[in-house]
Amino acid sequence: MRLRFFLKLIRNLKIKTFEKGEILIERGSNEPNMFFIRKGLVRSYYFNENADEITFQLFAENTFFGNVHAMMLNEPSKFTYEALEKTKVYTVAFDTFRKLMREHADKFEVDRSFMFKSTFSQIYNRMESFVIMSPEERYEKYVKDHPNIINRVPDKYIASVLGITPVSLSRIRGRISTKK
Amino acid sequence: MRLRFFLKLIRNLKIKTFEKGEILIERGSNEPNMFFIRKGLVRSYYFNENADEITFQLFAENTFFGNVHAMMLNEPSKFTYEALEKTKVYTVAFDTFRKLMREHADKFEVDRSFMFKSTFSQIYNRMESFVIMSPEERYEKYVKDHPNIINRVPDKYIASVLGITPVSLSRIRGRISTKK
DNA sequence: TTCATTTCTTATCTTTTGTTAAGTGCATGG
DNA sequence: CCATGCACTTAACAAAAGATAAGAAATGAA
Repeated sequence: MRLRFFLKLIRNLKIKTFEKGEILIERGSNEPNMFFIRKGLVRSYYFNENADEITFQLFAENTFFGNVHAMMLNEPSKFTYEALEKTKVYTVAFDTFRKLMREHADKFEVDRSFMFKSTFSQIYNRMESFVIMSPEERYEKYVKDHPNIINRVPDKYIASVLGITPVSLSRIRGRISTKK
Repeated sequence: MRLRFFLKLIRNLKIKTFEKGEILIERGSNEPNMFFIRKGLVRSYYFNENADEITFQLFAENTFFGNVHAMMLNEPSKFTYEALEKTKVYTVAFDTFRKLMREHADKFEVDRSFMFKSTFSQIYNRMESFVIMSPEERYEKYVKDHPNIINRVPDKYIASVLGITPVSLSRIRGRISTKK
């Protein structure tokens, strides 16, 4: 039965609110919490060796995220996670979550590692989109998959996520709109 | 103590040999085995909607792989896995492996999900390379990271993995060699 | 509201990629 | 040994992307 699991989980959740511009996870930290976004928008980014800021991912309502380096790779975070809007999240320590899952492992086998799976699935599909799609197709897919993000962030963040320049994204938008 | 774990694991391993051209995992299957390549070379590929063959990944000696869709996403395999050379692998059912890990979970916490981690880490780094690198840089990184693959497979497979055309890869090679 | 800053678009030029096709070299099998 | 097929290179052209800069539009702060 899953109910007990969820009840215990809820008991361990904390609510936090971050103002626009506040940092949820610092670069270099081992921040051990998982986040579930109730309201708001979060961006993960870092600076490459040329000191260009690279936006890696954008997270909106009803999505999980966490310190991917700490949780998945046992490394300190390479990214900074910043709130782009006032953001309300539920947090729970990843270890607590794992412990709960382990306690309920037998009844719960299929979903045991759903956090891994959902994170993996995201990364996997995104990687696939780079292998098989053009930037233009990638943009259209992104719009389709994240309609709730597009109009809330500067295009340069989207461009960065898609692996192209803002100028190129602007042209892609132009091409698409004249096509229609 | 990990010794017991490894002893049990070894007792459950099977050795298999595939001839060049043989299929290790069929598209659409739920093949439940993990593979460790002792000797040889394996390619995962599929056909996109235009019936273009897309090579997704190449695996050489001393690497693990498995039916990524079945193991990570609980779906039937989207890829075919084929031996490009005569290939000798150790296999073990993923469930057996997980069961062993679970039995030894307490003593073994850190590595419990190493299969997830190593697969994730691969995909993750590759995705990152698409976000931040040009095709040329991506090729140079691939050569550096996989020196034991480059000269054993047709360039078109490498091109596909890098998300570019064979012609473009040839030009990149040309540019690089005149540079030096 | 106004001013300053940021964001987005547009233009120009260079570089790179995709596409198609032709030519060269190499290997395999008859 | 030749012939066929496959892989790789090269060429030519079109399309797209990167870089840089300038101008328009939007945003935010005073």
